[in-house]
Amino acid sequence: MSIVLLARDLGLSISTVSRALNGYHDVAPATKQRVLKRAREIGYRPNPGARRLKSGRSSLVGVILPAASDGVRFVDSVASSLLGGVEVELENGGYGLIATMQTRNDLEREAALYENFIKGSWVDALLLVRTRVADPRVELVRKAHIPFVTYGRTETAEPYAWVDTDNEKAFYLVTLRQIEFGHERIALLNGPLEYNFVRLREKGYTRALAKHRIAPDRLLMLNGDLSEVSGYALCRSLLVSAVPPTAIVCATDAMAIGAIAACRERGMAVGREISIAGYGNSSASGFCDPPLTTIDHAVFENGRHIGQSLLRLLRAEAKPADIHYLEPVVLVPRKSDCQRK
Amino acid sequence: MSIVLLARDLGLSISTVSRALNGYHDVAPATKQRVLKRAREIGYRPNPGARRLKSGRSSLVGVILPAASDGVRFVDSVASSLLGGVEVELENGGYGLIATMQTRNDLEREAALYENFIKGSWVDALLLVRTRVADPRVELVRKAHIPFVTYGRTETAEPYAWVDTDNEKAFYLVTLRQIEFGHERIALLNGPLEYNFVRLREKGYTRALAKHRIAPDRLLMLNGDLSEVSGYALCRSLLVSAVPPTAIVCATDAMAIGAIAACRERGMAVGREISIAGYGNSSASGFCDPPLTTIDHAVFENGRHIGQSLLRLLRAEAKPADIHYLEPVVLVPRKSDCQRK
DNA sequence: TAGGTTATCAAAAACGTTTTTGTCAATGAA
DNA sequence: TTCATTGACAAAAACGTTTTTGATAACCTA
Repeated sequence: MSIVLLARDLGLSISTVSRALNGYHDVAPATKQRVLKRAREIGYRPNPGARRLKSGRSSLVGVILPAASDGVRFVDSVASSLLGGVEVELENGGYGLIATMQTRNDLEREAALYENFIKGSWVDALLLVRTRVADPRVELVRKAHIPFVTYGRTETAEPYAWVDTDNEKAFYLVTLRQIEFGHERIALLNGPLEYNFVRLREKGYTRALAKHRIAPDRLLMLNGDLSEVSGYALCRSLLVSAVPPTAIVCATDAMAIGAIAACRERGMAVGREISIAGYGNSSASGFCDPPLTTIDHAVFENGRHIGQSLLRLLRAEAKPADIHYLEPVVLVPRKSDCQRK
Repeated sequence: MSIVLLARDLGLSISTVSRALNGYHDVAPATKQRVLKRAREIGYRPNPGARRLKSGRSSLVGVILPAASDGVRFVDSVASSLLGGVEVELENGGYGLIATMQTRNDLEREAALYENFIKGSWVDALLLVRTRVADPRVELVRKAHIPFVTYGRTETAEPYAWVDTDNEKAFYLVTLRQIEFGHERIALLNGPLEYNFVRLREKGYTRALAKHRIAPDRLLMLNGDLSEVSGYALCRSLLVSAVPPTAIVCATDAMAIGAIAACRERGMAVGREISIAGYGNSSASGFCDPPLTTIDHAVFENGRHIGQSLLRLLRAEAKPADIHYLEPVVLVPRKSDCQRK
């Protein structure tokens, strides 16, 4: 019963105190200052539950962090930078960011989790990360009539607000670079096909090939789980094949590091005898041997865009259809890729 | 007004429905079943805000994820595995885990953030991660009379519930291994001194030296920010010094990878001419060149311990003083360290 | 001066739960 | 038969806010 205490202390009514605190205009400037001052002194904090209960607003944006494939890691460094950007922008707008975790990723439990989160009315808006090719969450959240922004696109009929990295361009660029190096047998070590960014990277890769009339070879397009282990295993299988690739582009720096290890194991000099490129410009990518040619995408910036978009949606300054932002990427040339021998 | 709708639908009073839902014993088994069934059909979910408002319980545990030193990354892979373990255990106990982010890490804002989080009564218990040597958060949270568990220890008068990895043992082991390899000039690339685990690692390092009557050399004990860049820079400065070390133990695998790059740059063969070890058994550590000797600590398991401890505290099955768990570590010998030349 | 505006504040209802306290009939013991 | 006990439900208060509706006095305007 905290606001009543504050009101009593001030000799004012609860309603006046509430209105003073919430910046209404029908309270005298002098009293408003008095209330604000006393509230600060007394350390008054409105109970968010009660506020939410009455007003329907919580000033909170939620995100459900999906479980990784191994069921252990919730947040990779990408999501973590992203959330940093989101948080920074939301804070400016007077909103907070809360996250909860998704332990398993079967569809029913996922749906239940989102339903709970929304119906529980914890948050005013939602951020959806790691979108799949056809992501059921988008429909689910739309039906709940709660503003949301996705990081990554998906296939859906209705318009929705999204922010994305230009995955296709990234792999167009990195593949093109290999072609310009004279490579023709270029392998793609990609992630799980269910994710939309995986499709887009594949698309960029094939578009680059097509531009130079190179027929895509299904045997050179492999899918793993984005980890070093996976990159190592897939690269190994490629190297022992009948006609091994002369260049390999990888969906993550981690995969590329695994691939480099596989090459080294077979005595192949990466960056001289075989060409390898990664994606993400991870902090490790500059320090492996050889330093990794990779793609830099401004994840933090992406997060800021998402934060701004959420604010615009929450303030009804924009409709979901208005919010489409594709973050450009830049290729970071280093020493792991090279002219075809 | 959801429970009243459900009650009306069933022809029962609100109170009976509520008591049926919450498993009280003064409701007939038949009616209880009827209520439960209908609630499921209708998709009824109690409003958490209202529940919290009335009962004072939210069935939620909170964690505030500290900003990284660069202000961008909130969650490293360690925290992320940890939260996985916590979540899994909490879920079994009927609790959820929510996280919010700390953008900046100045003390005042930190205190305000924690105050808000607690006073806002979002959560029934708290998890404190990345403890500092003398961590003001512990006192802060204790004063709020809310159960909490820390991941990592700190210096404080009163007993508190903690779960930690045996950092000291880890660095005792890894340093001892270098000594047994014949090294005497062993450098320590450590993290920021404010963190408790950094002190403990230093302690393990000096204890190993002391055991073999090697005087610790302050010039060989360097502190960075745990990143590859930092490892690279510090190692570089060591290598150009008058009497360079013959072995380097690093506070993270990332630092070790940076250090390896620095050695390579100067033409030194890591694992033959110079000995380097990391910490964390990161996914990359097995794939660098040479594969990194490192320390494996069961972060996920640690998370599970934390989850269990939180549940015991919440159920008043244990007092904070009863909860002290030190997770053992194991050394993973690989190829980056070697006999002294 | 009368009637309408405005500025400032207060009363009271609501939000959706949980919990305390009652009610009423059926049951049991004396 | 009578009175306490119990079993099953309901009424109503409370949690801490926000918001709608009122109230009062001071201020204009005609």
